[in-house]
Amino acid sequence: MPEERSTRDRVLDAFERLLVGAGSRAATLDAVAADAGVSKGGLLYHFHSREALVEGMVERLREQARADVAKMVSAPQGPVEFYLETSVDSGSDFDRALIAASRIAQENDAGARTALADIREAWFDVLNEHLGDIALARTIQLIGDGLYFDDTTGLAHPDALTHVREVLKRLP
Amino acid sequence: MPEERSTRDRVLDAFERLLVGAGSRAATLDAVAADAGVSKGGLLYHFHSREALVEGMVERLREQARADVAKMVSAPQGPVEFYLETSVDSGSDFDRALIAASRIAQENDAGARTALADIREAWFDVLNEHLGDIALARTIQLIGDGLYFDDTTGLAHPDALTHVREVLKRLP
DNA sequence: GTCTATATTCAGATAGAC
DNA sequence: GTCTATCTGAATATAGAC
Repeated sequence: MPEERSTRDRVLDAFERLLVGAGSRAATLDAVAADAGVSKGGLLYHFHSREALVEGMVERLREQARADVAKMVSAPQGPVEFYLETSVDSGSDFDRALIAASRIAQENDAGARTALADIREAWFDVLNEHLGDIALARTIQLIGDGLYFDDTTGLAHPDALTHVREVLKRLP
Repeated sequence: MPEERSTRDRVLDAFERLLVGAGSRAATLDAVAADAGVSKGGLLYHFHSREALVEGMVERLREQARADVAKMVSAPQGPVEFYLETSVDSGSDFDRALIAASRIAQENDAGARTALADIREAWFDVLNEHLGDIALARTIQLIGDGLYFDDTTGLAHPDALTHVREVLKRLP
């Protein structure tokens, strides 16, 4: 049977949920604790400061990213389709962690920014190796970023992915 | 001779600079006032609350957007190239306003979110009318969003725009 | 229109009981 | 490991002098 989610993980989940849903200003220790169903004291036992909370989140994101890249490499539908599909918010834990980290990165946090840069580089390497075409790999990564940005800003268009597939098919 | 920038405008400029450079959490009334070279009391004379500051910013953004769309329609290099070029952070006032508004939109602010949706719709209409190709127009808009997202998250790649141009040239 | 001073509320963090 | 109580400083906002 699967283990109960630890308090530590539930706190990180809540932090990410608040970052994604309402932004960093709203992700206060009070709000995170309430959302995680723990007291502020309980939260601060696991993370001694807000900074530590961010660090814990980034660390967990790096682990999730390792698993994602592994799945991308051996995806049955191929890395490109796998990458595009997962750029449209799938609501997965990894997606949430990614969006949450980008919120923190926008605040000039070096840890979050470096982690995101590393993850993007890993994705690009897989795309580039599979396609053998730097320009196309980069363009596909940009399209993924666009899909992702639109989702996270509430600007997503329902047909976006279909349209992208159609345009990519036209390429020689 | 050009008029002096009003205090009101300098306050909005400072608010945007802080939102873009350090995020909403850092864009406190204190910080905005200091950056604008005015006292907090002086700031609050022009904007009675933080909310009013956001509203003022969004209102100004809409005006800037009207001018941008007009330029896009009649750009000598064509709307597509104009759109892609200006999706890479050009450091213009309009860019800054756009990025600042997206920071606020991420906090679930209806005003900022609606304004951005309206502006994106206007851009799409110009692309679609020019190209006569919904899928391609949408894909180009996504690429623009990707360029823009990368810039604003500090993840921009220097050759990105060159690579995109190269791929677009391959399309029939 | 802009300032200083101040009130109020809230976020981050500590101490210590259980 | 989790709680309550509490301290400190910061953020938003008001009042009133200039």
